[in-house]
Amino acid sequence: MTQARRRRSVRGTGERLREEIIEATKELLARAGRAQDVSVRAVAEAVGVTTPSIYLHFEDKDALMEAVVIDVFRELDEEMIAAAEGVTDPLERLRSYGLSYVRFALDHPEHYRLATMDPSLKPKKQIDEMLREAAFTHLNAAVADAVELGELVGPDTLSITFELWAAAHGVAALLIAKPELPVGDPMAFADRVLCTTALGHTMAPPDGFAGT
Amino acid sequence: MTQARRRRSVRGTGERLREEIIEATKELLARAGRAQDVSVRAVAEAVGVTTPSIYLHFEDKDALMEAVVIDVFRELDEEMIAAAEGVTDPLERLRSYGLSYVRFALDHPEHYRLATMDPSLKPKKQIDEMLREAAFTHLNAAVADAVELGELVGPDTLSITFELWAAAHGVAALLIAKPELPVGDPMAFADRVLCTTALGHTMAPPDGFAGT
DNA sequence: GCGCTAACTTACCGTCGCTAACTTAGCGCG
DNA sequence: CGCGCTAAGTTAGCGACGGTAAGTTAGCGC
Repeated sequence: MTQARRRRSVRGTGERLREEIIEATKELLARAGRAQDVSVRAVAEAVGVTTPSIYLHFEDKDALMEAVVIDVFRELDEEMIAAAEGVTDPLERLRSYGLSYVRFALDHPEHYRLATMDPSLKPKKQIDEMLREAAFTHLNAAVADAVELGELVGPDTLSITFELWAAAHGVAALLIAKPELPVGDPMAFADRVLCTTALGHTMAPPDGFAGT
Repeated sequence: MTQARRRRSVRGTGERLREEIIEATKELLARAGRAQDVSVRAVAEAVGVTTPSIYLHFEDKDALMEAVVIDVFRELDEEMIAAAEGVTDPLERLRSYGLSYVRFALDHPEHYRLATMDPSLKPKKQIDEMLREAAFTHLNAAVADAVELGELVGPDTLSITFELWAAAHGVAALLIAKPELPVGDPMAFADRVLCTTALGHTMAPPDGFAGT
């Protein structure tokens, strides 16, 4: 009944199956909504293989999900780079980054949720390295450019980047968690929040306003 | 071995066990980190009862978690109200609300994550009603006060409230997901983001800045 | 053509969420 | 008082899950 219809990979090409497993997991995840509803058995069947074969490529289910997360971050980074391509003004670059970030989250809510909100992935360093070397680095670079041009002011570059990131993540997470919220057009809402946050950094705060 | 040590509740007091179950679930959740690692069997053992007894009070595990979420929101609301007690200036009220919101999230990360980021709770209306009738309503009222006094400006009150909520949620979610992030003191970071967002609403945006 | 091992499979374990069917304690009522 | 009714549990067990041990097979090296 559930016989594997897949032909055995030729000698050196075990990696091929690994990628197919990740892809199938992402697809099932998009349909199921949460990782716990994607069973290793279902993934195995989707790629035409028996369950234990999954464990030849991933230590356990969490490791499989971690691989999915890394793939999702790679995809997110690609889209952010594509969105900011040709945009030279630092503030406009930041806007492009932020909007494409939120759009990605809304387009792939289950993937974004797994990647940024799932507690499964606590002490996984790979992921943080991934983040630091990709999307985050680009964001931080754009902030640094804007600071250098005097378009943004703040205590230090990194702080501004974190704050912008928090704003973008807040919008994404809120819209994913409560899609029925009457915010009007989600992307317009995102734009307002991002611009408000950036606007708050185009001048020094009045004395006694922000916590010191 | 695993014999129930609990005495049967007297006739009308089945509700008592229900509350104990919720409390035990919250405790186990705080330790385990994620809902899928809290088994119904473990909850049952924690309250000194056999597994099927749980299902006398909750339709299934998701319903149990939903009850936990409602309890968490109730707790959050209590703390926010307590934090803003005696603060009369609308902007300072908002600040108190926001900071206590973030502090609650950081104090009970697993509870906050379940309540605001878990996909289990999609079509549950009770929760949204809960939110609308408690914390959110208070937040929105404070924003309305600030708008009326001219301390905040914006397209409409509700939009500002959503934006502030997104900012607070962004900070909370980011700090929970990446506690090792070098943001310095977390609450100071939260204060900066919240104040920046509010600051961005203390004046009308320059033409062509925010998306229209 | 033959051994070695990569790339699987079959068979199975303990645990999970959940249910059916039975038991028992205590209140209402004659 | 005692007896039936039902709330508040229990015991037993199903199917699906994550994961493992041990066997099988295909193809490259020699």
